[in-house]
Amino acid sequence: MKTLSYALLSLLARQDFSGYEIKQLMQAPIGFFWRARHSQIYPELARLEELGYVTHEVVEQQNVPDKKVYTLTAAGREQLRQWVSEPSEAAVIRDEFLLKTFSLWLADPAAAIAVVEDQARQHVEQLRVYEGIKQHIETEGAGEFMQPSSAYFASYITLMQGISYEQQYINWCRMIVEQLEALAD
Amino acid sequence: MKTLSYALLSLLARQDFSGYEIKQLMQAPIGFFWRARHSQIYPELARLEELGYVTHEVVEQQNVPDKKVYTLTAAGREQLRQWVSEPSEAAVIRDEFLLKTFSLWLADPAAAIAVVEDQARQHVEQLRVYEGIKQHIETEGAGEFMQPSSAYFASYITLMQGISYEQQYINWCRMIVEQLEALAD
DNA sequence: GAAGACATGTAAGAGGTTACATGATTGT
DNA sequence: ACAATCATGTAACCTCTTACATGTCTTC
Repeated sequence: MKTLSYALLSLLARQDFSGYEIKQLMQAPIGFFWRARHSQIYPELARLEELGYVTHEVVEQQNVPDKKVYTLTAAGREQLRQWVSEPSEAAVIRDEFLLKTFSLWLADPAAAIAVVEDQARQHVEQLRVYEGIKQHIETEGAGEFMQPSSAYFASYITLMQGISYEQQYINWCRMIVEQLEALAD
Repeated sequence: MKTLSYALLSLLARQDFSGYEIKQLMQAPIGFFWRARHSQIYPELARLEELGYVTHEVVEQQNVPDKKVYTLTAAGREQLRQWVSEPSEAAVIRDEFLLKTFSLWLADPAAAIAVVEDQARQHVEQLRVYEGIKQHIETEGAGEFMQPSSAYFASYITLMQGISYEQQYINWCRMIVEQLEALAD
């Protein structure tokens, strides 16, 4: 089973979704640490159904096309639970911008400052998005997000990593800009 | 030009290397933010040579096979310099472990603590490796690593992101373990 | 009338990993 | 004897992205 499968199961463990809804979730909330396009999602849902980890039923709608709503089976839930309990290898970072900072000595100082500030700006934006979701979880999952058996807890700690990561990245960018400004004179 | 090409050029901008040496560097120093196998590296070096960004000469050796040592051309250096000066889209994180924490509410507390502690351990190890390289740069590039036009400077700031990232990751893991231990009772 | 959301699919292509392939030397 | 290092390459496979494909309804 590939990682994408577990991404889909992890959403369906929370509630039923159509392929289209999952596609949207894979862009934003989950998409922050695992993205996928609809061209990957639709075939993968069909495959998970063949394996018996999900089932679907067609829901008819008015004015919009019918949709297939997928439900996690007991087998799917168990498969996900087991995968979560197994250790993972630490992820290898794959960040094009870090490759650029590795060659930043070749750029002229003004250009260097510009690209670093641009990157910082993007991470500030992302941080704001996370902060918004944090507010949402703290409100909606009020009494639950502190209980380890609640999905809100899991969403919350995952989100905290996003926030913490972005803050760290922004601080690092600012440190570089400071050094470039101080040392370029 | 794909990102891998720039990874190779960024190494050759520092000094000449054979394909085999680049392969090793792509595992460790650069490999921390952009990895590649030799099956990608050898054809890509050939392609860069066709494009005129690198040249190679065969160096004969005793007891070990001959090697092709690659050198960056002026055109290659200019191509790299321009790429560095262009803004990049913020990288999308792709971390299987974050996907697991997103479903951590399904695992029993003991298993949850175990997987998080295992992940923390791996990041502590990685941090130690980075700290070692940091010492190395501070010694070898003593007077240079503070100058933006020096390759040591670029190596240093990139490495600082690695260190900062690992520290942040470890703190986050420890926070989760604390919460799981406190709340599981 | 055009653009965009809803909804699901397939096909082609790029990028990346694993495996296949060869061969000498050095260390256990 | 066996594994590991040095050294370079190709082939098969998997994953992921981009593009092709279709059709209705609502909003500008």
